[in-house]
Amino acid sequence: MATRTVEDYIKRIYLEQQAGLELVPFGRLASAMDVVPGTVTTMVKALADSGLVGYEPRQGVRLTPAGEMLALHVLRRHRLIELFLVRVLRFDWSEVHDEAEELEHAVSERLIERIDELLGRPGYDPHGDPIPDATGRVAQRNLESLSSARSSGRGTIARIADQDPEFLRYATDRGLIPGAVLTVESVDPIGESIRLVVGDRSLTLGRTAAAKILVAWASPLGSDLDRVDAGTNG
Amino acid sequence: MATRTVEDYIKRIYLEQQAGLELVPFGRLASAMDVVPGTVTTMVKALADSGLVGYEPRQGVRLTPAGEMLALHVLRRHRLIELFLVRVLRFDWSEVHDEAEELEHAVSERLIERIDELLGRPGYDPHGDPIPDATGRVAQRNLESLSSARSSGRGTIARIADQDPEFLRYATDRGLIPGAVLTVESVDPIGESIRLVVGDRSLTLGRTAAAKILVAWASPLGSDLDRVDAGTNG
DNA sequence: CTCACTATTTTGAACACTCAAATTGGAATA
DNA sequence: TATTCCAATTTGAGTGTTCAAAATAGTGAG
Ligand SMILES: [Mn+2]
Ligand SMILES: [Mn+2]
Ligand SMILES: [Mn+2]
Ligand SMILES: [Mn+2]
Repeated sequence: MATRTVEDYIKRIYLEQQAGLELVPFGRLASAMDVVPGTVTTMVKALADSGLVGYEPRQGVRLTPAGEMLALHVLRRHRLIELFLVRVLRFDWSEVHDEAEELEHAVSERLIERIDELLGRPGYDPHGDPIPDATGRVAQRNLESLSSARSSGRGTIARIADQDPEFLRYATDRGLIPGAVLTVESVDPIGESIRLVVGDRSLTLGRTAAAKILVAWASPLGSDLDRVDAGTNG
Repeated sequence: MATRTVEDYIKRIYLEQQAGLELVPFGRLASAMDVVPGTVTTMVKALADSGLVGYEPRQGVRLTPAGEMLALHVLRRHRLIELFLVRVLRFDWSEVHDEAEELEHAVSERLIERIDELLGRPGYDPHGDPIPDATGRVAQRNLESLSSARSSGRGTIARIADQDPEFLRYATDRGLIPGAVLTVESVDPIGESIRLVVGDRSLTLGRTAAAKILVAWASPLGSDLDRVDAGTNG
């Protein structure tokens, strides 16, 4: 059985790859895992020995198919737990991440199956992240970051790519939650801000905040000039 | 923060003391924790260093007040989780122990508080074990083991002192569950068996099986000649 | 009082994970 | 081309938990 540490490393590598890196640099992994670089070198070698990752010395790590399977299972547990905490235990979506970070390593396959069943086999967690099914399959969506909007338009918020409780509470206060319909009023590329309307509120977001809001546009719009590089959590 | 291992040792020592030992012998702890004796010697020293236990060399260990507090908190988590799994997730009471054994180390204080609230601040877990409150207070009951019955009589099953799924399923099949009313028909001290009626069923139990059934007698009856020495789990 | 037996302790080692600090490799720069 | 710089690696060490196997202490039997 993979230890808690191994599961967290593998999940992290998966999320970094998901965010666009083919090969995750050791330094990035070190800061994401909050350990010193030498620790990553050691761990990556151990992970490679157990067949979960491959790596190019001085270049970075990449998951093997076995590693990806493990990552998907951990992510499945994490996201189902988050949704369970929100739906059944009435936690706020801003405070479930840390709890899930622990529980994801403690729940049995049987318990996760019960939770999945009780929740009606949901496809997405409270933050809009897709929940892999028991075989590891994940729904693919073509979302665009609000920061990539080039002109005004209308869309639905599908995902918030940040787990920080403070940001999530800020988003909640402004109605920026998955499912909410939003209208881009204007974009200021030089000032790096975007004006929008959500419900009956009108607000302005800066580029990095906007980058965390993933939207499904009602009509084709926006460009893919800047990559969706936010969202490295579960 | 106490590690998972420390929490399990402390809980085990508490339960052994609860079962009548003032000073828990190292060998007993070793077999209960499924480690070799030398490991216990090492661990007990470490636990003593952190102020959770005291010990007499070659005699045994005993919890300090700090150790007892920790034990009660772990037991609280364990038992609330068991009840939650039964009530909310519809697990069978025979299969919740192992799951709780893991989760008890992963849940936050906040989550346990939610669960406690959701369940209506219950006093007992599915096996009839008392649930300590947030301050560590536990209900005290004067229960007697069915194996201590000396003559016929009537009582209510209050606790089943065994976590083995097989035994629990056996008990379920015969209606031997907490809350069930039972009548002792006859006791055979030589043959070490006891005949009883539960609901509309009549059955015979041997001494060790009967020792695991803890009863609150309807009328004063039975003796306390043999100690309640079963029941070393949570 | 001595022997044998058993429970406990000691010793030396391992595994998983981590750090601090010194070293090295490679890429970009001058 | 030689230098500089940063990322990655190596080395040596420490913590927590565990084992196998040898040594020891205390008990009870003879
Ligand atoms: Mn985690
Ligand atoms: Mn999430
Ligand atoms: Mn446990
Ligand atoms: Mn129980």
